[in-house]
Amino acid sequence: MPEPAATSTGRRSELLRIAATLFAEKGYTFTTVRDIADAAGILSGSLYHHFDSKESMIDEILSTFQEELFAAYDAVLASDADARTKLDRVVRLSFEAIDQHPAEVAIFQNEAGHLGTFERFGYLADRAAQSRHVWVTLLREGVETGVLRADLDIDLVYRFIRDTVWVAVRWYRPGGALSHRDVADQYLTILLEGIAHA
Amino acid sequence: MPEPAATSTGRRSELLRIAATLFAEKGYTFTTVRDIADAAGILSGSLYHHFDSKESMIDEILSTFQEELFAAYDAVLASDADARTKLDRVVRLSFEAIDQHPAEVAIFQNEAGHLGTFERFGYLADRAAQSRHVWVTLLREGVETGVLRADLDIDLVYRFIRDTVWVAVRWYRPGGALSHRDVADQYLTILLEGIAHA
DNA sequence: GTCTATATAACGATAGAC
DNA sequence: GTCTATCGTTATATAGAC
Repeated sequence: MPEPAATSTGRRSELLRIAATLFAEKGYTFTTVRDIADAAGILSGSLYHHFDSKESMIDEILSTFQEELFAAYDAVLASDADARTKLDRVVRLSFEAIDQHPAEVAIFQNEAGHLGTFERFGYLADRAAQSRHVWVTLLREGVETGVLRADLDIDLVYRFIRDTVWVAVRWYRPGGALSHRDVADQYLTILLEGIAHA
Repeated sequence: MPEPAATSTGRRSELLRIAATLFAEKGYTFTTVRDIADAAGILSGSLYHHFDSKESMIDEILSTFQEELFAAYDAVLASDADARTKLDRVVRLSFEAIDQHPAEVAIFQNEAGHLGTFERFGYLADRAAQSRHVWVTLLREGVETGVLRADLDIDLVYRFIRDTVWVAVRWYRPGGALSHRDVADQYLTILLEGIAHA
């Protein structure tokens, strides 16, 4: 019987880490429970001592990651910095998440689309709405306080920022030549000032 | 036996259109040959009169689309306009492709990653290199002629442009409130001038 | 906590009648 | 060009021994 996340989290989280790496590399559907068991050095049937199903594994991977991510978002939103500073922090926070949890971000990017069609993963849509609220609030505040230009469609800007930040997980490699801070620096420059010569 | 693309393209391309819509909506692996056959009003076995395999279907969908897209890219590159104008045209061309071939773009975005691991789809990597060449050439030319700022990493800018343009297929809806020209306008403004108040 | 063995279901694909 | 019928494979998941 699967343990509640309290006891023996060592083995449990190790198996989830292995599964997350495989889900990110090969995709959820192309990763079999045998693949996960092989990578863990056990047989496929033994996995069901720890988890109800393969679906439970990706569920726990995504919900755990999102809980952590949105707690960090909330902390930034709750701070009393100005809009541009908070926008800066949220962007940096996102690239930091890609750096520290690349598998989880990749899984979310690749699988959230169709997982969202199942009731069990309804929280993904809730989180998406929550994410939109974070960005749109900051963008509106920026326009109102005059630090951001007012002639752009806020919702369209939000989608561009969101997509461009998270899609970076496709090419960003932790420990590579570019740190997540380098990427955030360049991205914020492009986003705020543009690539045209002033 | 499957027909070479010469004769009776009516039925063949209709079946491919049906398959492309399903591949885009549900994902390639989540679309069964029975799904495709059902949508076409025939039985699954009958599909194999037209195509060797399910893989052949996505292969033909992707290769046909890319051939058309890159022919359009080449035409822009071959023109004698300045770098900024060509950059403008390539961006608009891409959003137009999303508008006119949303299923094909979505399939490429969602499936190219793992399909690329098979020999049969090696041309996807070739096209990716070709795409990079198009953008990087224009960006370099823009920096050299002084219309683009010189303090950014060209390769990083390329990836941001590429990703942000194509990922728009996730939310853009042909026939919706925003036309592909509206989206291109706003995107080019953000990309070139930034969202900060001047 | 892991292994052995297997149930059950769904999938891609095939052969031949019509 | 489509249908009938089904094969062979692979996947998730289960039951019980150890």
